[in-house]
Amino acid sequence: MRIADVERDTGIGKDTLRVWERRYHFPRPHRDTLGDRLYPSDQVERLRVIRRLLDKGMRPGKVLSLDLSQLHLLLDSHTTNTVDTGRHAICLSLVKLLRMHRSRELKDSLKHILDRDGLQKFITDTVVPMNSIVGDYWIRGELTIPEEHLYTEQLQNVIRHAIHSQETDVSAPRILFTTFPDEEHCLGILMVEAMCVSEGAHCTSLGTRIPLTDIAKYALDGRYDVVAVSFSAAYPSRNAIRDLKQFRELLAAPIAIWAGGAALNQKRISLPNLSVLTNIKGVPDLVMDWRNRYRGAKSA
Amino acid sequence: MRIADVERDTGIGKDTLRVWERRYHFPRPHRDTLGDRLYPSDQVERLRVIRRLLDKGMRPGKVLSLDLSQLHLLLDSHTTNTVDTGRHAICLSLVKLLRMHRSRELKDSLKHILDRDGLQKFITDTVVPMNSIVGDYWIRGELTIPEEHLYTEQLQNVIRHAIHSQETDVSAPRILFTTFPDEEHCLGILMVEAMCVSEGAHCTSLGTRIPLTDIAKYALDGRYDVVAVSFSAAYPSRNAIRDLKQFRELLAAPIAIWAGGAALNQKRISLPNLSVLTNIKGVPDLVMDWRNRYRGAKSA
DNA sequence: GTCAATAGATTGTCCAAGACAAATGAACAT
DNA sequence: ATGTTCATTTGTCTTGGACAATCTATTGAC
Repeated sequence: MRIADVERDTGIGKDTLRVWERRYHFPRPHRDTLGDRLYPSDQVERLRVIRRLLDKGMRPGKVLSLDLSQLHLLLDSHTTNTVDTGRHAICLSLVKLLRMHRSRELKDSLKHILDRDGLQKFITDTVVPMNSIVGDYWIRGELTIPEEHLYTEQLQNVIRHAIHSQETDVSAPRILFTTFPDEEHCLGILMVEAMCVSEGAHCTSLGTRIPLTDIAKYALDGRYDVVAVSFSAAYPSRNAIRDLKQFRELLAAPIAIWAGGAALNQKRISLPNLSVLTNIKGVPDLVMDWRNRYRGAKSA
Repeated sequence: MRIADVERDTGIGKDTLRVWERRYHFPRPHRDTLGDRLYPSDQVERLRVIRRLLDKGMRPGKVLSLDLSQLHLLLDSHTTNTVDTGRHAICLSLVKLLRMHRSRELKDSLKHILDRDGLQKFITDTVVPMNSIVGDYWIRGELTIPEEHLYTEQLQNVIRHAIHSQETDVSAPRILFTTFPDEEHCLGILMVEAMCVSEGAHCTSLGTRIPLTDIAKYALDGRYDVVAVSFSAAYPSRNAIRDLKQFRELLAAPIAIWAGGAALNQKRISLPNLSVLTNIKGVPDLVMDWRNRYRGAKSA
């Protein structure tokens, strides 16, 4: 594997890979006849695990010297200890379907639960715990790339289907959903959109990776009331805060910003007209708050 | 703008940006107090246009010396000259909605056309021409990033909704949809999936950017009959051919490969059990062919 | 003991200039 | 038209050095 492939697969930049080699003597790629680095697959695997630990907040100096078994020991200590409720059992069985590649049954089960619970309950009680289970497996390397992607795809299908079927309500806020340029995960923002659509909000999604200036301009032009953005666990929280600050300066003050996602958990950021969501269950309240505050203002 | 931001926004690598500066004296970024490059926004804009021309097959030596007006002249000559049929007029009006940011009306119109025409006709007669119109605007820089993303999002919603509602048929092939690691556009493969679902095929999508070995392993484990991959215009066709060759060696011979997309137009690749699609209308025939060939074999 | 400031170590990103293979285009021969 | 050869173009990789931003540990004041 060439250095560019490793960069793509692990998300670790070429410069970083080279400087790690110089400083920590890992990775130690072979060389081809030209002196170019060739990474064997076991080192790439180890790099993938390291990447996940760094996302969890570990420091390179600590983890780069560890071998694979020590890394896995560390991973175990970082697994979320979820309580084993009845709900949790259902989610586990869904993840089991995923790992057995039974895509049809998985899809049908998701569909069934959605129909039974309704969109909001489906998100909060099924998707959220399932996400954390999948996240744990993923961190521990017990999920392959196709499995992880299949999960995302299936959920996208179900959620987009549901969003598409909802009706909107004129007295509700106009909300713009998107992510910042370094965030490529779409599931988080899709979940928030689903919650808001259920509240009757007028929702528009731009998908992922939009430059800050473009978001601001679009929100202003479209007279949106709120811009909602999400940050996955892979987004370094210091960057999230920096980017939110910059965005708040770019975006006209009366437009609210709603921010959420794993990168912001237990973070408190005080910026004008910014709400940080620590739990997706808080979304309906936010919409309700908005309604109470602006009902008169908008009809006037 | 720092060099890393330019890389993200234009898709041109840091090394390439530096070597262009050395060789062609463009771009010519300012420097901060440390000597780091700072790209002004007009140069980034010019780079974006250049990138699109390179995707169309132009060579750097030719285009890097041109100024913005000359670049636009070149772009005009690369616009597809579509005939102005009645169908085309409808697509134009949809794109107009997109450019006016009327997301609600756009969504409703798409929904309406889909309901009227059915999924296959919707794809071939509306989505395909709309794609080429959007592509033209995009190439010429007359579409902003949010507009382009909104387009993708809305279509995804509509198409995923439709795919989700279809039933499958046991006598049809099991098809796996995905893209190679360097291809991040999902609309193409989604369109193919839509065509196949309409034919009753058992479809599973892994989304974009899956390593070749993972695709091969997943397809084998799941006993898929076909792996379908798509290549957008941004995928250099030489790479597409190279990657397809490598993939054909990785994937067990009895599993067919269906490949398509702008990068393969007018290319002929002969590999065992590989079909290159030049037009999405050919998809139903492929499924039909498969049925005729394997009907007996599978039930036996 | 708790908190804040300071000093020191860690870490990612950028720079420069050179090198080379793979792809391309042009000139030529079949 | 089609294939072959040769020069040019072009992207990607190399090394080693540099520095700001962040994190950590120590010190000192309360």
